[in-house]
Amino acid sequence: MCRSRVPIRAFGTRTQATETIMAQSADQPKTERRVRRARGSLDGQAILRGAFELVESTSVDALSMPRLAKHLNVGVTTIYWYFGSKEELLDAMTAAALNRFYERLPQFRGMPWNDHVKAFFREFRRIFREDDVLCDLVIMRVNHFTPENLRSTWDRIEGVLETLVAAGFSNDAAVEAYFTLSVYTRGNLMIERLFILTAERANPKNMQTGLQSNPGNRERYPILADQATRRSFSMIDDDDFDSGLDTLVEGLRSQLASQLPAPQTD
Amino acid sequence: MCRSRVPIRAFGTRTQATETIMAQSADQPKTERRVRRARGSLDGQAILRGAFELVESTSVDALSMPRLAKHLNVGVTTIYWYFGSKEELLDAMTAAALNRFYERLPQFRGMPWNDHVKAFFREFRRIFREDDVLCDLVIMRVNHFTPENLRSTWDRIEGVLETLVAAGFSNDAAVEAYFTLSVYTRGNLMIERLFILTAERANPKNMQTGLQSNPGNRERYPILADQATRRSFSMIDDDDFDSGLDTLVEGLRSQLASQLPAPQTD
DNA sequence: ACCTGAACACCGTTCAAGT
DNA sequence: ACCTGAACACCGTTCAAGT
Repeated sequence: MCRSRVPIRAFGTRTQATETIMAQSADQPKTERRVRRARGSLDGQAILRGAFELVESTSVDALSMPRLAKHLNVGVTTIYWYFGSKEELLDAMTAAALNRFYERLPQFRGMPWNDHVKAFFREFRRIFREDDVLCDLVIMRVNHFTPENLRSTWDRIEGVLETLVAAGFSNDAAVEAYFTLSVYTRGNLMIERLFILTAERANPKNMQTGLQSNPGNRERYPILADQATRRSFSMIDDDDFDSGLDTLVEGLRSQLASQLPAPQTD
Repeated sequence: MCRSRVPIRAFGTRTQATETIMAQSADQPKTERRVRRARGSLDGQAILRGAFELVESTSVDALSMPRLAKHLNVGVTTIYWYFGSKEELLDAMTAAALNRFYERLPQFRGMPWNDHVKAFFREFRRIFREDDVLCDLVIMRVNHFTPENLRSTWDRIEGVLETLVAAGFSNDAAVEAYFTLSVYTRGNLMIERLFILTAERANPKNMQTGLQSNPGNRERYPILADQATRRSFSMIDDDDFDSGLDTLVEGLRSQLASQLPAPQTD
């Protein structure tokens, strides 16, 4: 399947001679079809930077190797010297995006466990909703973490777990709680993002017919129709997310209370 | 963008003369490149059936118009007479898949609200986990419902809502509860499915390095490392799902209790 | 009214070669 | 050691035509 006879340069290694060679070939005339790129004038970082530029001005879906090559003004094949496949390029982009995400995610300290957890996942969601590229790379692809990604991720998770355990949750309950909240939050993000992406693709004639359009629906679906007037059908706005988050945290609080019959006073 | 000068036959309409024409052209020799298909020997249903056959023996990802044409032994272009685009074909498949799903989803009646809700979403998840095609079409695509789909969906939702409202939830609280549970369940399914799909695509050298591999991790992540030995990192097995479901239902129970200070006795 | 092959503009990837 | 264009096998979609 993946017989890669193509030599792939390890992403981290750098050519030291880059600058001198670049100086040699500066200001060449662009009369010909394309000026041959100077050796070392490109590296994995530059490709990655170009890929992010391209993707930010269009979308992750629109990323293709020919388009990226054109954007970078290199031959398509050149990219394959640095990244063995498009998948590998996307993996590298995802790793970078995850780092960017953790830079934006604040540390939460000195808060009660329930506020900590709510603030963490609200902020988690906010960042990805604000940046489609981050969302498409990190949330919509279940990435294979690099060792660095793993450490960042574990650091953040352990931070939340500490608060939960300090509040009285067992190690087991704390881990379960974290992942339940994580699945809920990522589920919310994925559903909203997919909804937007398919809406862009679809032709507008397939309009979603609302519950209110047919008067018979008021009798057939009394509860749903009652609510349909005041909320979106997809149920993924901020209030809906918060409501679910509150329910989850309330469940955790109740489970904690029944687990600790005698309240701690220290 | 979508200038469709191609005539698209409405999917529901049928040609009555189908059978007689098929009889005419039966048993033609297959000497030539391809025997020209008899008029009316194909319809939207047959294409849809063929598409499901193909997809069930491979995967939804592997569906392409040329492949489907070959499978049906027709020219590629023929499919476009019945479906304006691949997207439209997938929409029709999704609608059929959703019906199939509702046929398999049992009705839950005469149960306490918490058992009802748990049984509903456990069964919901079980069906999609058992059938990848259903999952890829219904869960991984946020489909634009047909009117029939909408009715089936609303029927099922209203069924759950009735139980919740009968138990004392307000209309508003019932709808919030339903969608929170739905987002959690679909999130769980999407994460697991994406995980499997990307694992198939990736080359095996990117093995997930576990927490246990590095002994230093025991000190750095005491809580996480303690749990890592006894559970999967992705946290999406049956026990994890049930645990989150219990937490959600416990949160709902607690919210209901504080909303109804005086317990009902009837 | 239905079905056809040839063709178009794209895609990811590889080859055999230039410097 | 790096960068190149040409080519391959695919894809979704359209054209101009057959019957």
